[in-house]
Amino acid sequence: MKDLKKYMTEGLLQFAILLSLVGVRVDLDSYLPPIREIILGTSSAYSQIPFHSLRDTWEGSSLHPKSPDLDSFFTARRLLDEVRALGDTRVPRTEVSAWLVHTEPADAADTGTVSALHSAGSNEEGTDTPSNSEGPSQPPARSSSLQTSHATPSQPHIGTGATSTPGDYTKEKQEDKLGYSEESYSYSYLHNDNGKAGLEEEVTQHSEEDALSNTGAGDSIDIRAEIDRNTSSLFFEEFIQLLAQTENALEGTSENSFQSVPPSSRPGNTVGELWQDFLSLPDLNITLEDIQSISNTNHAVSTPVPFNVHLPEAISQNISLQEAMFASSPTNGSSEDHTPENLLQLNSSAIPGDPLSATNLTNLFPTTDNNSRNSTNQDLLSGLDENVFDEINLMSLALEEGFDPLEVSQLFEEPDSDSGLSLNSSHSPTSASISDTSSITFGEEEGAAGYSSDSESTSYDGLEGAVGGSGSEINKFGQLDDSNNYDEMSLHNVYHNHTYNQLPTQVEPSPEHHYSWSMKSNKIRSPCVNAMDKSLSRDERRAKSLRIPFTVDEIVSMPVEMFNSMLSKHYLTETQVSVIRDIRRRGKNKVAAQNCRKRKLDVILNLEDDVNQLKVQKEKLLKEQAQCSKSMSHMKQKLNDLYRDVFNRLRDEQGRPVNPNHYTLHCNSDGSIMVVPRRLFKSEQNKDTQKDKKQK
DNA sequence: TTTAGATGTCATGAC
DNA sequence: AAGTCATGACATCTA
Repeated sequence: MKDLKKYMTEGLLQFAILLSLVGVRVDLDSYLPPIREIILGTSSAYSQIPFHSLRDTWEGSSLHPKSPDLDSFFTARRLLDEVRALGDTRVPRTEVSAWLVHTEPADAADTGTVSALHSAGSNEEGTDTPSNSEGPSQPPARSSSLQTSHATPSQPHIGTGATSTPGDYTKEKQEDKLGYSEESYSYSYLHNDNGKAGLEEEVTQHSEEDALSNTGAGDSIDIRAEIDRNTSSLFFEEFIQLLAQTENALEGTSENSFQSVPPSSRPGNTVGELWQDFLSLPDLNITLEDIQSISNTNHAVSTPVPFNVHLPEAISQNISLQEAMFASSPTNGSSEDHTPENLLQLNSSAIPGDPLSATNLTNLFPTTDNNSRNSTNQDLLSGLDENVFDEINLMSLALEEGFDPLEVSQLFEEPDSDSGLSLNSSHSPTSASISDTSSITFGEEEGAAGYSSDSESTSYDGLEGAVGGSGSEINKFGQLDDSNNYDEMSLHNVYHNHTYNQLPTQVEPSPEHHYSWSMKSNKIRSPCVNAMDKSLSRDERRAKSLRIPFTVDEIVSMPVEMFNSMLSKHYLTETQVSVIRDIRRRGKNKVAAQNCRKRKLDVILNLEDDVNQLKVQKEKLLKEQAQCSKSMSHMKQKLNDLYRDVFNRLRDEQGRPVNPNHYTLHCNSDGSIMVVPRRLFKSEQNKDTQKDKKQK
């Protein structure tokens, strides 16, 4: 595999070097796969190989969806296909196809835009010519000069080295000096890759002033380039806007080259026919009504002024490109499978305004997907699992009408599936999480040990997975195209991306593919997230998913009698009743827990308040104690002073001072005060204490 | 990356 | 006995 990639990459580099020697700028970044893929190779996880279609084949029947051998199996199969593809000449055919689309006769080189129509007509007529061509060496027989590189700058990548003379290149460079070269070459890269971001970038580069500032032939070329760019895209509104802009620009240049083009130089193509061809583009047929409605109101489109005559010419280039793709494809009757039924089957459940509706869903597909899907008819459809369409329909239903994802998952669950992986596991690495939808359990089925948070993520992700599943189904289309019609798919990839000399497997992981797919995923997932409001609780999501006709608040706050009568009146499944009871129980308990915590918090706050109050009281008591102690000491001091003063005044019988150490003052019960010797006082005190002890 | 707080949920006991 | 409440314990989420 690495050798193969190395071979192709080196070949591409050599080709780029060759072109650079000629003077053609080549942007290899758009053609080379990511470095990681070059180094590590394309993992089977990224390979767009349908698992469904392979499981039932002799090759894939033995492989379980979870089998680790699946990776090697896909890898081996892809390698085999790529080796087979080496012997195919589809890559040179691709070059020739693109070459014919954008080439013009030598006599029309001056008029520029006429060549586009001519090439378109030749492609519509000669259909098989590209596929029958032998490679880049063939085109010079048809075209003696390259069309101006501005309209289809991809030509230098293809045929300059083989056909254009230095004079041609000089001519290109001279015209580039008018202000086209860089933008045109960048457009070449963008146009080839058909990337949205590239288109936007290019649109910004090409402002209205550019279109107005250019004059003469430059106007025609630039305008045509504008139209061509936009018609090559999927954004018709931008196309209409640019159409009006270019019309305004043309009104200022009355004698532009467009008007000078004789109608006879457009062989067999009228405006109406070209419009029909344009409207028949697979990319645009979904919005056919829109286009027609717009075209009725858009003067620039409906009125047959000379400028409008050139609009289909520019369009015809892309038509021719598309037709060349179809024509070069080995299958026939592409229009048969391109019936509205097929697309209708895809979008039967689409609802206007829904991101997954018909238009958007179809727009999510790259052009090649549509082409390949349309052109592969029975082989593709036979290999396509019919459930794919049902899945998308049901998933859309689940999104729009709150369809039970459980039921959806059950519907999707294959009888032989042990984990529900059978449906989604083959789509992409993300299918592992998506497939969990089949294991959704509610209520009592959550298990005693399983915390509901697990089931929550399962349930909610289940819805997301449902949408992701649909997105994977979209991817599955590409995968089916890849496997059942691998050659065609590779061919269309080459056509669409203009990634010449590049294997399909190298084309697929290109940044544009990643980008487009990431955009698809975003487009798919975002409405899901919006639909399932993340603010909803788990029970609310459950109730919504099970289409329980009551709100969670009603279920929880409803009185018991009313609750029981409600359960009996409404026809509810056991699952619904179980979920409703769980919702009520959890809701009650939730409120109880909240109240409990609130009470606990209140208790804690009250205790804290008590502690604070006690602290304050303690401080107060301490202050009071200190005050008492202070007053007590003060009283003692006063008593001592009084005692000393009394003894200083006392005299015994001989008139001598009384010694305070031998006598003491004793206060009787009647208030009389006696001077008593301390010995007697102590003996009386001892007697009193002994009496008290005896009494006690 | 860690951590504390908030929240939901379950189990259990009491009413 | 069923329903509800209260609460501890645990898991998860979030800032």
